[in-house]
Amino acid sequence: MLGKLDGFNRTHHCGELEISDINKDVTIMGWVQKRRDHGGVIFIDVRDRSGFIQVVFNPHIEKEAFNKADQLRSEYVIAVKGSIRKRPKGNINQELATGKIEVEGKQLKILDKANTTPFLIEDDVNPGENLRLKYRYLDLRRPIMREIIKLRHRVVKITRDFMDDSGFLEIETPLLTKSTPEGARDYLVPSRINAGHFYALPQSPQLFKQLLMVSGMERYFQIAKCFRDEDLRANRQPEFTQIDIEMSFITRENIFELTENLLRDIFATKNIELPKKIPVMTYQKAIDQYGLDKPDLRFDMKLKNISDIVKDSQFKIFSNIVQNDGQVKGITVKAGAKFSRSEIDDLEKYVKLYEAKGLAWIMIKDDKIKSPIAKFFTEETINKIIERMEAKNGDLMLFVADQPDIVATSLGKLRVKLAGELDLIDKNKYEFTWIIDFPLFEYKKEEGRYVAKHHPFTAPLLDDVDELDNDLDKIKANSYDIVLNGEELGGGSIRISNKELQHKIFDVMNFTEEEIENKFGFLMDALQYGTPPHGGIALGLDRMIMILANTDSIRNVIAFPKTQKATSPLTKAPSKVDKKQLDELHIDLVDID
RNA sequence: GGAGGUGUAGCGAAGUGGUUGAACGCGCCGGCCUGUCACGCCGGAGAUCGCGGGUUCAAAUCCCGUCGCCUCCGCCA
Repeated sequence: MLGKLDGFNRTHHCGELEISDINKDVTIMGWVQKRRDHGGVIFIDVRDRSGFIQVVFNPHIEKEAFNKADQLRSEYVIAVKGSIRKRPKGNINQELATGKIEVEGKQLKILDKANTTPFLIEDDVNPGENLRLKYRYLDLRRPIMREIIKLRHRVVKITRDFMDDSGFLEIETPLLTKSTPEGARDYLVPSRINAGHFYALPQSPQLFKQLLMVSGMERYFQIAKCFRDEDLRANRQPEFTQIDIEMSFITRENIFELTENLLRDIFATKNIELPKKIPVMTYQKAIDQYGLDKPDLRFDMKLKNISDIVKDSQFKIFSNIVQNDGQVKGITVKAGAKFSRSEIDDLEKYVKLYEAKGLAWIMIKDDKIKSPIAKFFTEETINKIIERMEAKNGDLMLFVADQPDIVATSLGKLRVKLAGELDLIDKNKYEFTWIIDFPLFEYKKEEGRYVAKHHPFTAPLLDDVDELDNDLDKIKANSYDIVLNGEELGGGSIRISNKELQHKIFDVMNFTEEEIENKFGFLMDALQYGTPPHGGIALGLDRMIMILANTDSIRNVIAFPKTQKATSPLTKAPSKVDKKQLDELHIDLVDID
């Protein structure tokens, strides 16, 4: 009768039983976490989604159940009838949530047997990630993974409740849609019915949510799957989830307020409090002081510009770079004078990853200057540098001289790396900030044209459209990112709600009339029929869960993630398909080795 | 496309040319055990050392190639 529940009706979940349930008759169901067989008495930890509880089988209580318990092995699925009782004195386990009580097992039913699992179903095992992904259904049995999945559910539920309370409609948008020319590489889906034509999976529901504003839906949100065919990282998967929001008749500040209130509810799940108002920082300030547009504000070590001090120095590397539109900036590592030469060499290797050509350094050790470059500077210059860098005895100053973007990125990344290694980051701190006033465009050398830094539907911050005929580098966008502890949680913008302006933006990005029509004709059409001012934001759900769950891999917060090569060890996707399928899709494969 | 790391029983992991018939821990199998909860005790099974070449009297160990996984650069409006 394997697998039949006859006579057994689950009454309680294992982890929810407590002292007040003593003397109750209960029926629990779950997996055998552990069998401890003492010959005369057998202990079974039974685990379900809620946690686990110890069941005792004693031959003097129920001989038959005891005998059956002898057959149990790890991960067998069982149903147990019994009664809750207090554990005998001296046998209380304070470590466990259910450690004061136990189930006296009276009837046992084996619902399914299990092979020995490839790894133990425990939190403190460390199987290779490939194995975990291949047997993901077992990996998810581990409490640590189960709790992340539950956390993710709670966050989504909080979001839906909050958005509903705030007057938003949850509206689904197509997954089979049109390839967009800007942005990431699209995942394409061939059309059987339309030979040679392709759908694309959405990189985001961007245009649909704007069209919904034109539709008069006023407030839209969606827990939206997004797809980007780019290389993977520890925090990047080809398919990921955004909390996607769009509102009409609002300003940037309305979106800030709404987002902050939503985040306040979400972060409360982990007892993390948001400030009354999240501070705002300009993009320029973030780059100047932190080098990155997602500054980690939990520690100081700001970037300092010494270009003016070294501009006319004898150190040609510095002075030449400054005189050729470059700059020299540095960070001061408190107590960094303990760094060895080879450790500094490693730091130099690190900044070189970001195209810096070198890492200059000045150390103040035992009140003496130690530095390979000090000989090029007068004492006065050195003192000015020390003053600017706010360095003290025992500190280490590190400098990069290069074009401003390279200086910013390399020092910005170095700052974060050093803070981590020197343990400067208070793990209990949560520093939120809005970043505003991004550039509207950035110049792409490879393409020889300007592209939108956020996306091409972002409204510029300008008084006059004619400014778009001037210096494009200077134009700011009405866009914003929300940053937490150096991670970008999300970003959005006020959108263009005017056809002429939208057209002008496409123009300056070098789109031809024909391209505009082909790629965005439907948007341009829609903008002619009465478009409300609107804007929105998208929050990265996966990254938010990573922070809340305190894990450093996005794969840990997705039930069935993919490997770095975008494959699934579980399903073996992607895979080859039959010739017949390809024929129907009008697809010929070119030779691939 | 590139750089680095890694791959040894089911899992974790030691071993960098020959006393290693490849350690150790967990798990697994058998036996004993009435209060364990990292149960304990006794016994046992289990390894193409990722794969393919090569060097050598001798390779897990050195060399070349290749594959998987991880981290990073590029890429990610």
